[in-house]
Amino acid sequence: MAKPSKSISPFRLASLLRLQKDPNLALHLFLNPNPNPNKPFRYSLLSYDLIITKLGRAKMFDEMDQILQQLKTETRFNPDEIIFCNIITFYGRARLPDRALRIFNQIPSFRCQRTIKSFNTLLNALLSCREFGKMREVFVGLDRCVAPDACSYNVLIRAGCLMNDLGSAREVFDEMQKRGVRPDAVTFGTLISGLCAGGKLDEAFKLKEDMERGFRVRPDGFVYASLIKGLCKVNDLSLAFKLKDEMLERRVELDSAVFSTLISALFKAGRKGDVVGVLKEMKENGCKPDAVTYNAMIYGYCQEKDFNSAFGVLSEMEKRRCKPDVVCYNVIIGGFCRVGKFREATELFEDMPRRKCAPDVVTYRTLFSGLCDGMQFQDAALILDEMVFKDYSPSAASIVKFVDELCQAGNLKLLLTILNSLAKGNLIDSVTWRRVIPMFQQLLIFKFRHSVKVDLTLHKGAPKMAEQLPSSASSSWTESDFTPFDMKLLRGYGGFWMAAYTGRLRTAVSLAFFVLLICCKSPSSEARVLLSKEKEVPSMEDSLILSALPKGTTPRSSPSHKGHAMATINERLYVLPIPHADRVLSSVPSPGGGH
DNA sequence: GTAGGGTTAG
Repeated sequence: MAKPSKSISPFRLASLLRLQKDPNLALHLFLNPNPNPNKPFRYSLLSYDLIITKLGRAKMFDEMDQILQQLKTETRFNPDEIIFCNIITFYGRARLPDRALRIFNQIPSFRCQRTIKSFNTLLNALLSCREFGKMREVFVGLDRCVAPDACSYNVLIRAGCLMNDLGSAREVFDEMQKRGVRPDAVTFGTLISGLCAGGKLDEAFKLKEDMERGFRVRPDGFVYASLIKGLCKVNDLSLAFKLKDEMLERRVELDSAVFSTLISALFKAGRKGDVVGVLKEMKENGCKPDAVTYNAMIYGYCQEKDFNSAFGVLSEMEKRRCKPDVVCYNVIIGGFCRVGKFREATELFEDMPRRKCAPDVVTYRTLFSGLCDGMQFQDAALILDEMVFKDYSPSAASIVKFVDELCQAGNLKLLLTILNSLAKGNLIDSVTWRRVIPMFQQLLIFKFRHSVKVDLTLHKGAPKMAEQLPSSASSSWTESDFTPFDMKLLRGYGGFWMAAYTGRLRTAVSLAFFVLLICCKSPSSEARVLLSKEKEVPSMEDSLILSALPKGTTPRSSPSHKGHAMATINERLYVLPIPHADRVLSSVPSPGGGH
């Protein structure tokens, strides 16, 4: 007879959670710890910690929130601040600054005291999101309650470095000293790395001197690695190697970062023969090559088109139990693309899931721009659609190149396909629009006439504009294409009013082109598209139309612009209604009134 | 697991 299944202990749940790699299964385990749902389960804090970390790493934020709500009601223990620090970091990595701020503000409601640690974690998460303005706000707020520590300033210094504003990084450095906070090794490591990245090697070395002599802080591996990289960048390998020797002499712990930099530099200098020596020295110093080290070699071989050796390194990694990471595949895929081996590149890309490595945004960008460069348009279009679906965006340059090539080849069909893909991700900027507009002008004039013809019949006494247009459509759009009545209809108050009815236009894409066409042709005017109330506008079309706006334009919240999106074209502001019929109708211009 | 370095694309 089967025993009635027994409830597991809280301790057992924690160890099961620890072992479960799949976050979904872990969640299921957490939610169903015992067979009797009526019997409340006494979760341990450790179980909460484990499940939250797993869900956060997997970016399963809604599920994580659900667990947090449950944690809030537990009164048997008070969660540690570190749990919240982790959550804030997850949101930072996922570029969700508002959620990071929200959980930070909620910490006290979990019966947990906030300290400078969660403040700093929040600062750093906002930095990951490049929310410099919000960082300032948080820092000012922090300053009022708690004294910022070295870590707080270090995050600000890093922000300055990332903004390429070494001046402000220096200012923060001075400010922290004024406030009596001692700079530490991280402070100097951050500043020196920023200086090296900015090519200011002399200043970087001067700062290394200062940190030792003036501040009595010992340079660590981070400082050395930055300096060595800086030297390699200017091809001063002999000094780079001397610095490495200085580390050995001064017993600064040598790690794989330093060796990886040197190996990469040797390949770039055409001295791959010397790499063996470096690997030997690594071994002698008890330093194991990691993925970065191997990747530096793979990159070197790919640059030489020696794919056999590159794959040799790959199998060496597997033999040494060093799991090839996404960079490894990106490097090889990029190498294949550069030499026109598109089939090999695509095959490796498609093999990545089997090799248990998820392609990232760089993988897609590499393959996409590689295929574009190699004129593999059909395949590029497929990759593009897939990447947009994954919420990744290609580089602006490769979009422009792709569009240009398709225009030149007169491949309208594929052009429309990829514009649709791009529109799904709101990835069409004004540069792209300008490129494609000439392509579609002919088509547009036709569609425009068609729609206006029907449209104007709704107005009493409207002349049939389409019939008065020359039958061979001109490629440029001028006022002479319109009759006086049309002009009266089209002209607003110093603006350019246009009434078009979505129902008459075949696709939202052509409508979007149409709007942009008017904007570009009469940059001094305001373009407005009005949509009919009777016709339901499908949401896909809404998004297509909105995506036609140059990137970065967001609907304003002020009442006068409610329901409108702002667009800037040729440095002028245009107001375009968001096409939801009910809102739009109320904004039909009336003669004599308006804006 | 509060903060900094090293490999890839553009």
